[in-house]
Amino acid sequence: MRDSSREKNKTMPKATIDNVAELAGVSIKTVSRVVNNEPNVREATREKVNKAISELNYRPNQSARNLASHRSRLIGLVYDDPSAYEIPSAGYVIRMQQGSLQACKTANFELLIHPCNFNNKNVAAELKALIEQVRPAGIVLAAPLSNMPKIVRAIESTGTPCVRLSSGRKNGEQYSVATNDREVSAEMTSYLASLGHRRIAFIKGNPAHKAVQNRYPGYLDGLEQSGLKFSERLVQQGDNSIGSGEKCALTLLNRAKRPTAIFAANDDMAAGVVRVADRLGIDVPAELSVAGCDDISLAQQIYPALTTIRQPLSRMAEQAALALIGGAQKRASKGGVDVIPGALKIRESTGPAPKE
Amino acid sequence: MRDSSREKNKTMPKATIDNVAELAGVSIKTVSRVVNNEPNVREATREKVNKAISELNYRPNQSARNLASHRSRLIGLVYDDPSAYEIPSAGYVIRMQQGSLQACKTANFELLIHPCNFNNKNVAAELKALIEQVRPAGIVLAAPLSNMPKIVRAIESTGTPCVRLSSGRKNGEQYSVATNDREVSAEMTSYLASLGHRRIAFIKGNPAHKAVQNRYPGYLDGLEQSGLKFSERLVQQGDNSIGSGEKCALTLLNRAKRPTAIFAANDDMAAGVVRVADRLGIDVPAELSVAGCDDISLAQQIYPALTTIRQPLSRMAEQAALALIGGAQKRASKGGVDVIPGALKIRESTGPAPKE
DNA sequence: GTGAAAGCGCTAACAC
DNA sequence: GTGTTAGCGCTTTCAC
Repeated sequence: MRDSSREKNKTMPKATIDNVAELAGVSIKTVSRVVNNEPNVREATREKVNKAISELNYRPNQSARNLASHRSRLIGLVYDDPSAYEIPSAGYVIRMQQGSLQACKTANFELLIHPCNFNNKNVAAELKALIEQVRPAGIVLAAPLSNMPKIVRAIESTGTPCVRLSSGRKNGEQYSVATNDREVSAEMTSYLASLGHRRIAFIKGNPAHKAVQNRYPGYLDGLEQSGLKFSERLVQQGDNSIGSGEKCALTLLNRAKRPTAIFAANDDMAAGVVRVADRLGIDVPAELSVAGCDDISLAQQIYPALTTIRQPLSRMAEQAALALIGGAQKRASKGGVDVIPGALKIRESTGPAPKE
Repeated sequence: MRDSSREKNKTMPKATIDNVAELAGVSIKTVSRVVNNEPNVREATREKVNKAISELNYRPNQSARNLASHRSRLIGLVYDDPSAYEIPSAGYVIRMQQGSLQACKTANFELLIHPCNFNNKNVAAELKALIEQVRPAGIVLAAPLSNMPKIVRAIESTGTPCVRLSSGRKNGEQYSVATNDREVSAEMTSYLASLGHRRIAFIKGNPAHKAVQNRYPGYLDGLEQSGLKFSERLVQQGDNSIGSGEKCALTLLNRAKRPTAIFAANDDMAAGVVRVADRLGIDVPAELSVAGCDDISLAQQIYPALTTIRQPLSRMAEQAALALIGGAQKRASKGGVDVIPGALKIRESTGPAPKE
């Protein structure tokens, strides 16, 4: 037992606020003020306290803070469980996590992840239980859960702030973060038109997925903006799968007057289009331009690399978490939608329209 | 103000243990016993309490429990931050998360994710801070962090249980979960030999990545088990990147007596090999068999789909989290290594050796 | 089997 | 600016 034992912070019993107060010669309330960056502390006092804090290697006990303040430094990221279906959505999930983590990092919050199956009858109850037990400072709620009123209401009923990630707009009363899916889909369509394409086909996504819903109207907007006229024969209904993309492409490409560009509501279907074109001996992009949506990792991996629309998922999640953290600290923030624009990723699968 | 207000649990103030005790006509200690599944409660009492609990929709406040018991129902998953490099490791991370989540789910624990950059000087301090603030029940520590003594010691010093995910064995004193990388690499080599291959080349991975370290010895084991003799000319040093795989493949395949099979220490390098073979007009698998390691998503997406070794990452993480949860509940568990075997994934990139 | 009392380490409300 | 006094909602210890 050496008595410089304080230097060895190995097994030193954790310091409490009382120890710090004692060592600094102030009350615990003052220590609390310093730790929480509250005003009304003389600079000299603040320094004394800080010195004691670092000397004792003091770290506030979160559980105690939570209990006393009814708040925590935890953000919950709640999303639909992709593993229930397939792995490809990994990129999706990871990007949301990255954004949320980024926000947490700078604010010294931690991130809890809670995937859940949106088909499950008990999700609402499950989420309520999660919230009431963990009492996170806020919930970042991803699509499609963010579009389910029952879920949103369940979370609201706990009083825990919740920011929804949603691709549409007008999402109820609370603050939410969205992207401009429709506008950017129009932009993609106009881009294809600007390459000289006149017959631009569209493959619609699974109608059950709201995220995909705004892309078709965007396509229509784009046609209009480019002075192109709409033709029903250029629109096919897919279901978001590669297979459905193939099927639609087959229909579209076997016609006498086939489209010179195909814009699919997601990357998987676009990949299906590329695959069929390859099989049919139609060169992409020389004879056919193909564009997708989402910028999943597959988009870069296939040949030719897919022109697509990058969802700013990471930035959306970051924005959402930041709002929660800010709100948790300022106890404010309400209503409105922040729109974070998506971006066209022009790659190899699109090019000038072929000469007739 | 209706007085059946209890049924509407909408904005009902959260019930506390006192409310439950009162309604059940017992002391809070008894409620606590029931909630924690402790013995020494008469069945009738237990039922009374449970009835009160569900009637009041009572949920124990985790913060209060944590504070009083110095334990939490949170597991921390700590891994190297892939976003610092590139996205492909998404599959890796997701699988670890899935395993950990699986374990948490059944035990009603929640998962905290904390990626951190292992190059960062302050990781150790960062993790200590995380632990001391959040006080998770345990930490699942992924490679390569799990192989860094400094990190492991930092976590240990907090007294928080930690299970390491590691591809090697003999990993210090504490309990850890590993896979049989070496054995299964030998198995892959033997499998190639069983297809009639005599010149089986190996591309070594980045020596800095311990996870990849055991594969070369495994290759050697496999050669020996198959009665094949080792040749230095069949071994190349890569660095885990696709590019390095291409470079090594070029060297290997431009020789007069080229190998009929190439086994790469990871999938990216194997993908590089496939790419070069394609460029050189060498048919895979008719003229050249290619095998990788890890079963990243790319492995299934390239053509031909890659034969590889699937790391049981998800099951490893699940096992680790389960051990932590069990330990947290029984306050025990120490030492040893659990080995969860990897599995050969035979796909299209390997086939019978060509006739000479 | 059950209960009473004493904290866990902090923040909140208010006094000084 | 700073300190005092009460809790937050539970678990623990120990008495019964």
